[in-house]
Amino acid sequence: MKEVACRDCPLRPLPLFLVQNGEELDLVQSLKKRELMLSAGDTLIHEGQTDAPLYTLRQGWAFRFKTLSDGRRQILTFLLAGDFIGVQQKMGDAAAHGVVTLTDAVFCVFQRDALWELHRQSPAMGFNITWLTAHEESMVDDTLLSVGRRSAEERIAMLLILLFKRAAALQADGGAAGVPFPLTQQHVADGLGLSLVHTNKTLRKLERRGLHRIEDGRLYLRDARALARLADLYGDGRQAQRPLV
Amino acid sequence: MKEVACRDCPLRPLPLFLVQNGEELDLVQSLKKRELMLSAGDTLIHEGQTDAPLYTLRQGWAFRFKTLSDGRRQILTFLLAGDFIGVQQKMGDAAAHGVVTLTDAVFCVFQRDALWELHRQSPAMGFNITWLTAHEESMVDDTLLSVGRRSAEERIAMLLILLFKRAAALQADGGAAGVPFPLTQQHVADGLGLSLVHTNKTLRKLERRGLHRIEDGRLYLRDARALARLADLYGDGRQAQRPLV
DNA sequence: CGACGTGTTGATCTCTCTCAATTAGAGTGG
DNA sequence: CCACTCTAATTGAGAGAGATCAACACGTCG
Repeated sequence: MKEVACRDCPLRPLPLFLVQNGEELDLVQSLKKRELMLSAGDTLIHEGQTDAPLYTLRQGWAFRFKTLSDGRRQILTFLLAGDFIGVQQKMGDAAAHGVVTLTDAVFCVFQRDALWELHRQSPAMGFNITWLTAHEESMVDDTLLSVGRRSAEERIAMLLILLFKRAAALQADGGAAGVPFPLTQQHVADGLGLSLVHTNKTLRKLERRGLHRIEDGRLYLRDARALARLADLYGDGRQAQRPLV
Repeated sequence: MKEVACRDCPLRPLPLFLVQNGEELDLVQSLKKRELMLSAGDTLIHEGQTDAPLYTLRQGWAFRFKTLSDGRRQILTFLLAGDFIGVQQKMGDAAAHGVVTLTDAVFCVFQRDALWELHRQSPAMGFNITWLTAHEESMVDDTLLSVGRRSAEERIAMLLILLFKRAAALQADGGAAGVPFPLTQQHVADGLGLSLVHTNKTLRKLERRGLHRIEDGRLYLRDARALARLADLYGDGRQAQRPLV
C-alpha cells in the first residue's frame, strides 16, 4: 500500500473530524515520520514499553489493555480509525498499557515530540488534542460505569450500541448494512470484566431475543431501541433524552 | 477565608507541580474569575449540567461520578487538591458526570474559555494540560482494571494504596502520620463497583489482618508491602519493579 | 429524645465464574 | 483427500464471590 499524504487522508472528510486548514495539515504532515502496517493480532505497544512514539490509527481496529501478573486482562478502550494512541505516556515514561490490533491495520507514526510541536506551532490543534484526550477519558468513564454497576446483559447491550455507533460513523451508509465486528467473545469479555463463558451465554440470550445479530464478523442491531433501554443508555435521566442511535 | 493569588497558591511549591514562570502565573491569574467554597457533600456539578465552567480544586476532597437511572452510582475518580475539573466537557456540552465534595473545599473558578486562552497564550501550559488530562485518564484506566479484573480484596488494597500515595504527596510529612481519609464506606463501594456490605466486610478483614487502619477520618498503612502484593500493584511484571509507596 | 447517617455482622440468595466437553471451521502436512 | 491441530463458539453442571435482606450499635443533631 502506498503511503497517504495527510492532505489526502481518507479520514479527513468524515464529519467527526475537526476541519483543518492547509497550514495545520502541513504541520501534521511534517511531524509524521512514516506509516506502519500490522496484521491482525500484532502488538503495537507492549505493556511497560518505554519508548513508544505517538501514533494515529488510520485503518483497522485495535485495543488498549492492561494485565495483571497472573494474566487477567482488562481491555480499556477499543480503537477505531482516527484515534490517537500514546498521548497517555509522558515521553520517556513507560507505557501504562499495551496496544494490540484486532484487524490488519495501518498506523501513522509521529516523532516522539510531535505532541509538543503541535502545541507549540498550532495552539488551535493543541487545544483540539486536549479535547480529544478528554473525550477518550469520557469513553473510559462510560466503560467504568458499565463494569462497576451494570449487569452482564446491560454491559453487553451498552458495548454493542457504542461500538456500533462508532463504527457506523466511519461508514458512508451509517451502518445500514451492519458494521464490521472484529472482536472475539474473549475481547468482549475482557472489555467488560466478564468471563468468556458468561459472555457467550449472555450474547446468545440477547441474540435469541432478537436484539442483535453477529454474523461473519459483522454486527447488526436488530432492535436498537430495546438495547438502549436495556443499557440505560442515557443514565439517570437528569440528562435530556435524545433520540437513540 | 481570603482569596489567594495564584502566585501565592499554597499548592505551587509542592514537588508534583510543574514549575511555572511569572508570566504563566499572571496568565492563569487573569483567567481566574473567583473562588468558590463548598461544604462537605455539596454538589459542584450536577450530572447533565450544561454550563459548567472550568475549576481547580484548591483545598479539600471531591469526586466525579456517574449514575444510572435506578440510582446505581459509580465514582470515577477521587479529586484532591491540585486537580482539574471540567476539562472533559466541551464548552456548551452537557457534563457527562457529576462532581460532589467529600470535605469542605475551595475551588478556583475559571472563565469558560480559559482552556482555550491558556492554549492560545501559552502553548507550554496547554501542553501541560493535555498531559494532565492524559494522566487523569490513566487513573481511570487503573480503576477500570481493578473493577474489571481484581477481587474485592485486591480492589480495596489498590484503592488504599493509591489514595494514600496521592494524599501523602500533598503533605509535608509524606504520610508518616497517616493521611486524611474522608470517604465513607459507601464511597469506597461506589468507587470500586462493590456493595456497601461487602466493602465493609472486606475492609474489616484487611484491617484485622493488620494491613491498614482507618480511624477518626485518617488512613494509616500498616503493611504497605503486603497491600501492594495483594493489589498486584505493578501489574504483569513486564514493568520494572519499583520501590513501593 | 427520636431521626438519621455510618459502620458492623449474620443469613440467605443469585449472578457470574470455573470446570468440562462438544462442535464447527480453517489451516497444515502427508 | 484425509488426519491432525488450533482457535472460536457453545452448552451443561457445580461452586463461589459478592449481592441483598435484616438487625443492631453508636454518635450527632435538631
